[in-house]
Amino acid sequence: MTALRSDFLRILTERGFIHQCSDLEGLDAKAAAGEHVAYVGYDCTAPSLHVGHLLSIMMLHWLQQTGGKPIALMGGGTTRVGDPSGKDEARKLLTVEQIDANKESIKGTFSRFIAFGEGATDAMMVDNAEWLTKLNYIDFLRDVGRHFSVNRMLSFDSVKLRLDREHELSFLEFNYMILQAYDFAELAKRHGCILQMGGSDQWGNIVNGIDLGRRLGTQQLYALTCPLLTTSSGAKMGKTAAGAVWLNADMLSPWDYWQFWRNTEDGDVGRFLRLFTLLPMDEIARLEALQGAEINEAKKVLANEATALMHGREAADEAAETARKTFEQGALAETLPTVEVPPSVLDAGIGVLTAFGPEYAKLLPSMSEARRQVKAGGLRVNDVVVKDERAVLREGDMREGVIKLSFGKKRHVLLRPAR
RNA sequence: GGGGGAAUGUCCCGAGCGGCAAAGGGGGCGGACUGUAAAUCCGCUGGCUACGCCUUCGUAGGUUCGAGUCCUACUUCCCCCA
Repeated sequence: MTALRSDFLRILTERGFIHQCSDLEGLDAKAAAGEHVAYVGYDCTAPSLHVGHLLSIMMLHWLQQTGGKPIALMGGGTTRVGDPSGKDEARKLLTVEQIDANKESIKGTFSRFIAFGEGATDAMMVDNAEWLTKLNYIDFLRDVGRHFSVNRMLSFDSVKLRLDREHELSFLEFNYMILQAYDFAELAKRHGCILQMGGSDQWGNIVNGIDLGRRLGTQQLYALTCPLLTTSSGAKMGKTAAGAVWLNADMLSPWDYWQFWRNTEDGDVGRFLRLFTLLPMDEIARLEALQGAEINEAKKVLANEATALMHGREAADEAAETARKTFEQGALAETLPTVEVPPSVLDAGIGVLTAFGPEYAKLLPSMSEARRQVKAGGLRVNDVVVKDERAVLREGDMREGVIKLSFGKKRHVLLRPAR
């Protein structure tokens, strides 16, 4: 392979974004000529995107930085169908209202990473509901459906997985790839979009779009996928104890987001710095070279940079400071997550289990779980291990106006009397 | 159309002579060791007004003192014959 000429592909390559490309050289030529309008599609299945989506968002970012025009496609239409890729069961159908609400909630994420506007390289956001909901079934079958071979569709992983595992695949879902392919062709026609990017699980869907484009007479289209995020120990990335690592601050606080990055495994630090921060490569190389416990410094940089990108520098600094006090000084950081309690409750005394449970601190999902954790020695009040599950917390337990509840080593909540 | 088999703890895989809150994994969580890492070892892994009570084995009934386990019907999936 010859050296890449475009900044776009060179950066993506050196930072580790590229998993597969339909025609690297062809795309390189287009990008070098500044003709790279590209899109990534996002389904509106939840009120927020999560770290898994971040990879493709970063690709849009670099695309714009290198003179390309990014398009964020909201799947207002396709979400009504449901993508079967990588799932062994059909997702519950969302109502149109839910989808719209999710879409609104997701939109804000992008402005952190790409600049929207009317200019040639300004990003734009479109919703495929715009064209998909207007399709006429018979016309669509004749114009688009005839280009799809069922024989071939059956060979795609997303479909094969279901068939092999003897799971149901509804006709509705079976159509998803056709709609996604149609999206690509449509964006090519409307906006001169020549490239679709996405996770490696989207490869089949994207390639279908390229084929359809060719048959419908668009210009040559390209596919570019990024690797699926896993940790170096092989686990699927993007889960914390609390669930998915959401990008919206109201779904996952900047503090928890910072902690997620801080807890990166050693073996992932360099890779994540390249993927999820904008730091220059030589700086990353320096951080990556740190050995042993020093690598914690690199993890802090990763957490700071990633959090600053998503939630702003201020939120990142605050999280870093809270972490420093809590973990390095063992001091009480007032900025830890806080739960307010009516003073009357404290006057009467509150059971430890209740305090930790779903009603207050929400550190544990049930009383039974809280009880178990007491037995396991996993709960602490003001850094003292809870030994008696019937212990009661009162005003007298407050230190500096709060009661510090800890679950395990890493999760802390401050109980503060409401005024 | 006929015959045979399967569905188990709402994370997954999977055992289960009629006494079962249900073996064993994986995953997850906690503890120890560390560096807020990995690996390793130990413990836990349905809920509650908790030495007891409640809800769980595809769905709905039935037999029985008692059913995941037996019977009937239904649903979905797989295999064989036509």
